[in-house]
Amino acid sequence: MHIVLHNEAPVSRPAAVRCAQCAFRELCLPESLSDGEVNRLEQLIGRRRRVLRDDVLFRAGATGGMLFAVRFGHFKSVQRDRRGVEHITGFQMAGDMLGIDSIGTGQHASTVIALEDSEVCEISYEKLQDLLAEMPRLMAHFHRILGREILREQGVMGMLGNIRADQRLATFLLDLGERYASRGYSSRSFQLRMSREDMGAYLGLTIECISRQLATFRRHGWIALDKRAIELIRRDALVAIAEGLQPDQPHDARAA
Amino acid sequence: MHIVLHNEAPVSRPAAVRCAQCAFRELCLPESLSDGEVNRLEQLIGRRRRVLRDDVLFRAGATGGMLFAVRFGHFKSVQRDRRGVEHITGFQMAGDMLGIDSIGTGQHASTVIALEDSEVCEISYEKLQDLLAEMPRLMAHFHRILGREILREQGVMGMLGNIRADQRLATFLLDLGERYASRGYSSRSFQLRMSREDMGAYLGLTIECISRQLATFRRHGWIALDKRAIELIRRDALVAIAEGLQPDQPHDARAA
DNA sequence: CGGTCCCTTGAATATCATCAACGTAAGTGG
DNA sequence: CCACTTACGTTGATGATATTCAAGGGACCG
Repeated sequence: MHIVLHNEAPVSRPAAVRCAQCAFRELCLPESLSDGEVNRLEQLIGRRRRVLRDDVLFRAGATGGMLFAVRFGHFKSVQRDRRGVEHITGFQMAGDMLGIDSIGTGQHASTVIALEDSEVCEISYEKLQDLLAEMPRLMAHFHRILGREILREQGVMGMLGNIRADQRLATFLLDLGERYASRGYSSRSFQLRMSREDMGAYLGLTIECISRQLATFRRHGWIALDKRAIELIRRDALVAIAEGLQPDQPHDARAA
Repeated sequence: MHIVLHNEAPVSRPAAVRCAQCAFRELCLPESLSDGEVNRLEQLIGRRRRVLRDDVLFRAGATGGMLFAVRFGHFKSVQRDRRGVEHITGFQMAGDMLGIDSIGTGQHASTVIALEDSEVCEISYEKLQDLLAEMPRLMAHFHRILGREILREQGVMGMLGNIRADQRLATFLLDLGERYASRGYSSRSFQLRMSREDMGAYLGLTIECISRQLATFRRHGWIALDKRAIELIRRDALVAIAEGLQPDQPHDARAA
């Protein structure tokens, strides 16, 4: 029962494929829905939407009400503070949900931009509500999605709170790996879909700092890096760094 | 229609008072519920629960499933990372909801501790679900609460991301003031219910840094401070600091 | 009175941001 | 194919900023 997927951008699937056959079904649908229930949900799902690299899926301040499930590709969610500095609140990949930040206010709080050519399913929150009322398991699942998002953000808050640049970066890389693993990709070797600048805007660091930390990781042999292709060679070391167990130098840096 | 409340800990209200008369109704209930609907919700609400200062309302890892609405008092939500460092994910006051971080997993993600003698209403998420399915407006309201929490955490992430200690602290103080204002208290003058250490654990700063920044704010006359009583004297200056418009010295610090 | 908790302040250090220069790869147009 | 440009990334030098370590003050309590 292993999902076999390629790490490269999947080829476009025929439009006739629907939720029941979708490779990401377990990510965006509750496992416990009957076929009939899945059918009803499918009728709510609007068109697929292709989003090209650097295109905006929706913009902060725009009227919300639409939810999106990522079918393939990668996105970043960007918020701009008062003085124009951009912060990235998250990176989304296949199976992740977009647009839930508009539920409270009816307006999107962040601008979502595709990091590569991508595709999403579109669903109206208003119509979804009716279905949630009829299908308790779907409602519970929807709440789990919202709860997961709250937990994810709490984790990011903890990461940004206190720790050094190397810890943030190690945490970020390990987290990315785990997310790929849960989608059937390799957790050890993958492409960084975002620029160094994006990583910095997410981790609260400058681009130079990101670059230096990556260089340090590579110098120690924790990772291999070629442009945006990364391999986590020594996960144990990254975990140790992430936990702050080591200042920076494990054995050679000062002795050299 | 102004809510008049004291900034000191309110006296205990008789147990017979229910949601319909609750001073915080508009915070925890949708405005649009009929009396009958409010009645049905009230029947779900379990006992009130008093929580004394420093007592634990619930602990990270404990089985979730219970939601809490703060009636009066203040709480902090604490998460402990791998190496034992505590991060505070939020401070909750009257009308705020606690326990929603257990919705996704069934387990609480944070430990919630009372900062002073407090009281909460208790409601079972499982029972609430049944009602949500029957009452669309209640469901929409519940989603708004979850959405607000997501937005709040995004704001904190932005704050922790990039900015200097003085900006974080100014943002924090202004936010506290706004929250009191929305509850009918003064936004200008209030008690800090948490220790300097707690503020640091929330803002990602050390206790010494908090102390120094507060001293700087006071030296410049932005705030008045006596132990935990604070007055925001020059809100405009704090806003400017929060937005990063000034490095630190407005007119006198270097000239002196 | 002695002790604890919370807070403040000072001095030294570590860490990250900033400024600046340079490198590399991809694309454009001749 | 070769300048030229642009976007992205790397590296070094310097300085700002927060942490760490250390000491002490003040309130509260037994």
